[in-house]
Amino acid sequence: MKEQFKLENQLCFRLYTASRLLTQAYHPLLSEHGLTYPQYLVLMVLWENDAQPVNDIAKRLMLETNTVTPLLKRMESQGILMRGKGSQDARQVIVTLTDKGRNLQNLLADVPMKVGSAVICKSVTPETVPVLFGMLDDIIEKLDSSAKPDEA
Amino acid sequence: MKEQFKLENQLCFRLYTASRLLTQAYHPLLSEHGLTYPQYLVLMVLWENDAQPVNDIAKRLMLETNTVTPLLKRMESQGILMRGKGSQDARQVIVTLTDKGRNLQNLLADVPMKVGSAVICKSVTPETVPVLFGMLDDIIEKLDSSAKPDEA
DNA sequence: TACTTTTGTATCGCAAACGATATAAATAAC
DNA sequence: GTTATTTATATCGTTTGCGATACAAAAGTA
Repeated sequence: MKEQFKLENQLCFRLYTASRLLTQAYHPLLSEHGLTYPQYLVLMVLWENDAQPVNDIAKRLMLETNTVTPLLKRMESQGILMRGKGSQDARQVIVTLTDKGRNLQNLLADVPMKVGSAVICKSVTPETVPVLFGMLDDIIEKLDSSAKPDEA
Repeated sequence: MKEQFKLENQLCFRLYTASRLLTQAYHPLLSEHGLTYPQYLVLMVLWENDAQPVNDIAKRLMLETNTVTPLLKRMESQGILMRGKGSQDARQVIVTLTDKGRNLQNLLADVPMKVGSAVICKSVTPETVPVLFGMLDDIIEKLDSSAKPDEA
C-alpha cells in the first residue's frame, strides 16, 4: 500500500469531508425556511447585488450556468426571486429578489453566528481563521487559473 | 448588507469551492480509467483494507450507506469489485476488489503527485500543508462530534 | 418460544454538479 | 445584408449526497 494513496494524506478528501459536514451544519437552519445551502449562496450574492444576470451569479459562485439555472428556477417557483429578460441584451436573464427573498436576510440573521460557533475549535479560532482563509483562497485561485489556461 | 453575509467572510463557501475545484482537477486523470472521485475514494479505502462490509467503507468516508451502496453497485458493474454476503452476519455485504480493482492502483500511481503539484502555491507548500491538515481535521472532528451528541 | 428492538443494507425521491449539446440573440466578417 | 461566430442560457443524462423509509437478519426480552 503506497503512502500517497492513504486517506490520511489526502487534501481533497479533507476538503470534501469538511465541506460536506459544514454544509450539513447549515441544513437544519436553512431547511427551516425551505432553503438549501446552494440556494443560500445565491441569496448572499443577490443580497450583495440585486438584479444580476445568471452568468454573473454563476461566475461569482464559480459554478456552471447549467447548475445555476435549475437552482434559480426552483427559487423562482418558491417566490424568492424573479427571472426576467434583460432589456439591453435579450439573451440575458436578469435575476431579481422578491420581498420574500430580501426579507430572508432578516430571518436568517443568526445563521452565520450559529454555524461559526459550531466550527470554533483548538486550531481554528478568530485569530487563526485568516490563515485558513488565505490558504484556501490560494488553492482556489491556483486551481481556477490552471483550469482556464487561455487567459494569460 | 450585513458583513457576515458576504461571500468573502464565509468559510463554508471556501471549503465548498476548493473541494469542487480540486475534485475537478482529479477528473481528467480518473475519467481516463472510467472512475469518478468518490469511486477513487472507495478504491483508496479498499486498497488499504480489502474485503470490508459496506458500513465500514461508509464510516471511513464519513458518508451514509445510502450514498455508498449505489456507488458500490456501479463499481461492481464495472468489474472493479465484488459484493457478497458475509458468512458470520448474513446482513452484511462484504466488498472485495477484483484483479482489475487492485491493478488500478498501478494505473493511477501518478495521480497523487500530479494533483499535488496542481495545488502547490504561495501559502500552501509541503512545509505548511500539515498546518492546513490540522485545521481541517479539527473542523471535521468538531462537526462530526457535534452531529452525534449521544456519543459521550 | 414469541415479541420487540436494534442493526446492516437497500429503495425512493429530490437537489445539486457537471459534461455534452441545443437554441436564440448578438456580434463580426464578408 | 447575409453568413459565420460568439455569447447567454437552457436541456439532457449520469453520478453524487442525503433524508425518509423499508426490510430482513440478529440480538435482546418476556
